[in-house]
Amino acid sequence: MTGMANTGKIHCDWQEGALGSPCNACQVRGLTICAPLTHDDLQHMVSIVSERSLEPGDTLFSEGDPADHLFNITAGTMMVYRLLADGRRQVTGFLFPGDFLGLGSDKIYRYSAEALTPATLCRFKRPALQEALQKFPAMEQRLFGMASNELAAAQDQMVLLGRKTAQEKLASFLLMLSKRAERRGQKPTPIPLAMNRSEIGDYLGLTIETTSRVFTKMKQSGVIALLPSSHIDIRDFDALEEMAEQG
Amino acid sequence: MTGMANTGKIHCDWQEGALGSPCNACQVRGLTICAPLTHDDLQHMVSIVSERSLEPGDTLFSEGDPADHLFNITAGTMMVYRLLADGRRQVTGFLFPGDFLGLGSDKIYRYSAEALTPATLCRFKRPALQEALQKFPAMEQRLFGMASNELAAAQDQMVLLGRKTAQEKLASFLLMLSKRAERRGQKPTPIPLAMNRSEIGDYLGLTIETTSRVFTKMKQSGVIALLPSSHIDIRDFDALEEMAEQG
DNA sequence: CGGTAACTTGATGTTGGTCAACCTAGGTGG
DNA sequence: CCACCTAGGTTGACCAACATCAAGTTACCG
Repeated sequence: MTGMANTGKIHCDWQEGALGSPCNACQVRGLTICAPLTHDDLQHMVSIVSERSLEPGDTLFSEGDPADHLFNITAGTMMVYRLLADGRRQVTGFLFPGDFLGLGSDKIYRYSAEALTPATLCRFKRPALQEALQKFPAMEQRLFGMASNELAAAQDQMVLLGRKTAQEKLASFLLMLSKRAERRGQKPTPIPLAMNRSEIGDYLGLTIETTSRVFTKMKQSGVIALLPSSHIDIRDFDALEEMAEQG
Repeated sequence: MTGMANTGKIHCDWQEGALGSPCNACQVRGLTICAPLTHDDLQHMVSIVSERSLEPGDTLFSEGDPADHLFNITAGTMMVYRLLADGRRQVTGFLFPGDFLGLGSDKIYRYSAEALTPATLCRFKRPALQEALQKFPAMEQRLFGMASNELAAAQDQMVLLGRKTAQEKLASFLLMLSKRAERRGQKPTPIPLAMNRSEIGDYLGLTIETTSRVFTKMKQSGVIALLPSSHIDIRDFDALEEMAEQG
């Protein structure tokens, strides 16, 4: 369910890179496709990039839109999802700073992308990026590596969706968030939860109620604690890993 | 469930390409990463490839093995899967001639690969292929395109696993097989089913019994017919598409 | 200090899982 | 060539996990 009306105020505020675009000052470059670029290479990127900010709930693009652009997230949390004809939703991923957005699309986007928090992203026109990839083989390799990681993550998610119980799903999810936060240089706990129960449920193949009940049970067993403003504190990593029943 | 003992007779019969390797005569080149190569380029591929045949049930590699090689399937059907600690299995894909095998692996394979039918494949050492990809940018682009498709397919599968009913799952599965057969130049029906109920169930996140029941119901409703030697005849594509409830 | 959206909790329902028996087809050996 | 054996498949009875439906409750925000 949870079709989730898109109020999408598209106050188009793309900024040409040339203006103030500070690729050199980019705080998350080490996480993005730009990681392997030299100072000089970056000048070229500045010339083909534009920036955008999104507010929570803003839709970046929708399933079926022409896929003219590719993105790199520089701040905030995004969600990508697909809808069935009757409105059932499957969230196929949550994206964080550094993550690349737009892979797996051909002429049109095959999924929708929406901001969960205030977010900023770098936008590249497809042909311009293609050209840059030719120019900078290291960036191409970097992107290929990121695509490979995404493929591996997708397989993990298939195992989760197809074969794990509700409790195993939520445990795996929380550990994944924690590990990804760590990879971005943050602490593994507490985890700021940018997504609500409905979005988590639609990611894990559960209903909102089941998701809530499993949270409650984990809280009661002392494995996690729910802190104010949607932060989750992992109190017992070992127990959580046990619960996740990783392959 | 269905741990599926690997009897794996590994009668190591890799053949160096130089010997008889007929890349020029390759029947499925148009489907593989070699599709965009010229006659001359192929000579280089011949020098880095080796071939292998597998019998049904043979394991090509297992989760955790060092990922030294990448593969392109030239004949037969392969299955890739992951296991949870307690033996639950998730089949993450079925692979057919032309399909590339080994993406999403880093130092070690993150899944196991097994032949469902007699199969043959081309094997490339990772560094040699890497080098060839540099040499032939068209092949690199081709591979990137294949990886993108795989990512899109993985997202489809997440929708299926997370949000579809048993009937919708099986309908989607049969249509997928039919479309892929067609893309390989075969007829869309009847479909030769290389996989058994257990493997289908583990792909769709169902048990063998549920899978069988849904087959029976579809047969009774006249949408499909079960032909001898595990062939499925799709009698009503429209009804099947209706059942699949595509997004 | 309301008002609302998100979340939680409880009662009940349904889909698909589990357990168990049985059937069928293909392969083997007598 | 046929009887048997076995793996795969089907079917039935029952069960459990999760979904659904329906109230509450909490927390954030103007």
